[in-house]
Order: sequence, then C-alpha cells, then structure tokens
Amino acid sequence: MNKPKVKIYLVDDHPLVREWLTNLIHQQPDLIVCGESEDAPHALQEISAIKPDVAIVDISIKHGSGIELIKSLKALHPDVATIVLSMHDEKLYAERALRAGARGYVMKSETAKKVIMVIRQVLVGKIYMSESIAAVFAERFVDGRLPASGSLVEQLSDRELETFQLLGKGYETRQVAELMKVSMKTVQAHCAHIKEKLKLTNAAELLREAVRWQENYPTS
Amino acid sequence: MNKPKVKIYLVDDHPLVREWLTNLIHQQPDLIVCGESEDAPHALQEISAIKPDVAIVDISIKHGSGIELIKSLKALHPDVATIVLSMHDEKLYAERALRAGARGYVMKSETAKKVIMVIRQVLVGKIYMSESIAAVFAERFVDGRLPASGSLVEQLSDRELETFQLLGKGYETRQVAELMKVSMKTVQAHCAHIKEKLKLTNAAELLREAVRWQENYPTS
DNA sequence: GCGGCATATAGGGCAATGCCCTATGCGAGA
DNA sequence: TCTCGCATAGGGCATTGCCCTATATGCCGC
Repeated sequence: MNKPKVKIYLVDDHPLVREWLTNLIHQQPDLIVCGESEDAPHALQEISAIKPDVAIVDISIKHGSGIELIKSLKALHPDVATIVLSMHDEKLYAERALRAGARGYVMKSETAKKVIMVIRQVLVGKIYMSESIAAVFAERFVDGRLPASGSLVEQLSDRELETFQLLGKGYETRQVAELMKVSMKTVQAHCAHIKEKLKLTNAAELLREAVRWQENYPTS
Repeated sequence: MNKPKVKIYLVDDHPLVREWLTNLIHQQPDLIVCGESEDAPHALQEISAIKPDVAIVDISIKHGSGIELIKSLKALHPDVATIVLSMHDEKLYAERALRAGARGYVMKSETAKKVIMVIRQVLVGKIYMSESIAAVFAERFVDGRLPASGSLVEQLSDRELETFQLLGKGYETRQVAELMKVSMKTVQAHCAHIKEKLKLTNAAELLREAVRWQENYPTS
C-alpha cells in the first residue's frame, strides 16, 4: 500500500505551463496534481474544497493579481504552502510575493529540477528563495528595513504597483477601478500616493512614468 | 527514405518553454527542432549557419527585444518564416510584430494544438493572426488604404505631431498649449485628430502611444 | 476662379476626471 | 496599546475630456 501522495494545485493562465508542470510533477512518484485553474476566484474556490498541500501560482494571472491571491490563501488556508512560479525577474516580485506569504519563488527560466527541488523544500517547511533575493532580505534586516533604493517604484505598495502597471498599459482610471474591483476614488488615492513616492507633480507625468515602466518591465 | 524534416529554431529565454516546445514539436513526425538560443545575438548567428525553415521567437528575450530580432531576420533571412510566441497580450505587440515581419503571433496562453496549427499555416505560406488582430488590420485597410509600411504617426500633420511629442514628454494639455502658444481648445482639437488617425479611443491610450513614440524616436 | 479638402485655430456645454481633504478598518510593529 | 502604513472611499471644486460647431487659410483639380 502506497503512502498518500502530496497534492499540488496549479494556478496559471497559460495552459502550456500547466501542461508542462503536470507532466513534470507526475514524473515524481510521490507527487500529484490535484487540480488547476487559470484565475484567482476559481483557485480560491477549488482550494477550499480540495485542500492541497502545495499551491503553485503565477504572478500575472487573469482577473486579479497573483499577489492578492497569495494574501488570500495565507489568510484563508495557511496550511497550503504557496510557491510562486513567475516569468518575471525575481528582483521585481520575489520580495512582494514572499512578504505576501509565499514560501518559495521560482522563475520560469529555471530548470525542471529546480522546480521539483523547491517543492520538496517547502514540503519540509523550508522557505526557498534564490541567493540574490536572500541577500536583499539579509541586507534589509541588517540595515534596519531601509527601502534600499534602486528604483523608486520598489517603494510602491502592492496595490499601488498594480494601479501603476494598469495605467501604463493605457487603461483609464475608470477601467483600472473596474479591473481592480474598487471604486475610482480608491484608484485616485493610489495615484496620489504613487505621485508622492515617485515625486511626480501631475497626472501626465504619472502616465508617462507608468508607460515607461511598462515598456521596460512588461507584465502579462 | 523519409522526407527531410522541417527545421524549426527556438528563441526564448525560458528553458522550460523551450523544453515544452521541443517536446511538442518532436511529437510531430515531420517537424524537428534544429537549434535554440535565449538571446538575439546567438539566434542570428546560429540561424545564419543552420538556415531553419521556421523560427519561433519570444518578444521579451535577453539582450534586445524580440521585435528587433524579427526585423533583423526579415532583412537577413527573408526565407525563414518567423512566428512570435509571446506571453504578452496580443493587443500590445501583435501589430508591431507583424509589421516587423513576423508571419504569425501566438500567445503562450493558447493550447498546444494551436501552436502546431500556426506552424503548419506559416509553412504553407499563410500568415496567422487571431481574429481580433485581423479585424484591426482589416479596418485600417478598408478605412483608407494607408501605406501598410511605416507608422501611422507619419499621417499626422506638423502641429499634430508637435502636440503628440510634447504629450509624450509628460506635458499636460495646458502646458502644451502654452509651449505651442495656442489655446487649450486647439490642443484638444489636435488630440482629437490624432486619436482619429491613430485609431485610439481615449486620452489614456493617446498618452501611452505618445510616450512610446517618444521612447523610440526621441526628439530634441 | 470656384468648389472641395485638409489644416489650424477656437468656443460652448456637459460629463468625466484630477486633486485636495477627510475618514474608517485593519494588520504590523514599537 | 498606540502608532503607522495600507486599502478603501466620500465630498466638493477646479480642470479636463470630448462632442459639436465655426472661421480662416492654403492647396489642388477642374
């Protein structure tokens, strides 16, 4: 009689990535994919029902950001270990993801072995992050939680960054509000805070910086 | 004796995507992956030597954009049919990619079948694009038999272009009016005409396009 | 020269947005 | 516990976006 297999749930809006992961995971005798979805609402619903051991989520998924999903998972299902599998450079998102409650962050540019290795790490309760990200955390820990400059954009909160990115894609305030499922007033408040943090004086400059950012760090 | 297989070259900086594609392609008896690389310089070098039939490239690759790679390929190796496999929404890049010389654009969120289908389409000389992108092209074709090559921005009058460029630098309407020594009403009229010519629907999109233009063709 | 067309300029008016202030609930940390 | 940052959102006024209309100018073909 076999041990029960470790159940893994996949959240990624790219079917090909899900196929690939499923394949990869099923090559391991003790791991099994117990479900998958391509957006946050379905993921939350199914994870409540299935109660997997691990959830592997993409940062840029449909209908809401992956970061928000991670926060929800941490709040609603703290027993589910969340691993982020992102195509984005870890410098941009790893820290946000780990702060949001993820227990691992792997870039899609990593190899198959690495993905499996990270799954096994979080299964034994460890948190996985790359050495470069670990270094950033360590530095902040020592320094005294300074925002460790780089780009001012790094100072934005999660929702502010989301707002910033949507603006950069050419969405109007109203559309951003709809996409983020909040009122325009909230989006305007985010904009005001972004302008403060990035030292911008008006909406036109905010738009310009958002578009530039988007050009250099495209998301989904 | 078998027919020679169709040679396909992969350019993508995500190893897992390359693995997946290789797997997928090798399930087809008449297709073979003849090489792969993760950036434009290596890709150009190897494609010159290998002379594949098809190149599948990602838009966001290391060391230079995929769009530039497509342009180079079209110039240097016009016989190599280029397909873009991008994780980015087609609305953002499909048009640029096709203008640059790509013969197909598939999002990574499409299924495996679709990818193979697109490869077969371009192999018989067809150009593949999604219906929504085809609609955009068709509309432009019907609307005014515009010179297919070149940018729509060239259609702008001098004052319109001036307005466009100032907007791209982050000036507000009021500031543009002052700089151009006309009333805001005139600037607004220019904006309306620009939006018509560039087929933009609102001010946010206009701003986005203006900033992009400014990034690519800096003035003064 | 006349009629048509694109361009450049600008006003009127209503809806939408920007931007300032205020306020609440929540979670993290001193 | 108290404070601080974050996310949320409303009130209210100034500004802008966007529709329609209007004038003058220059160019082009007939």
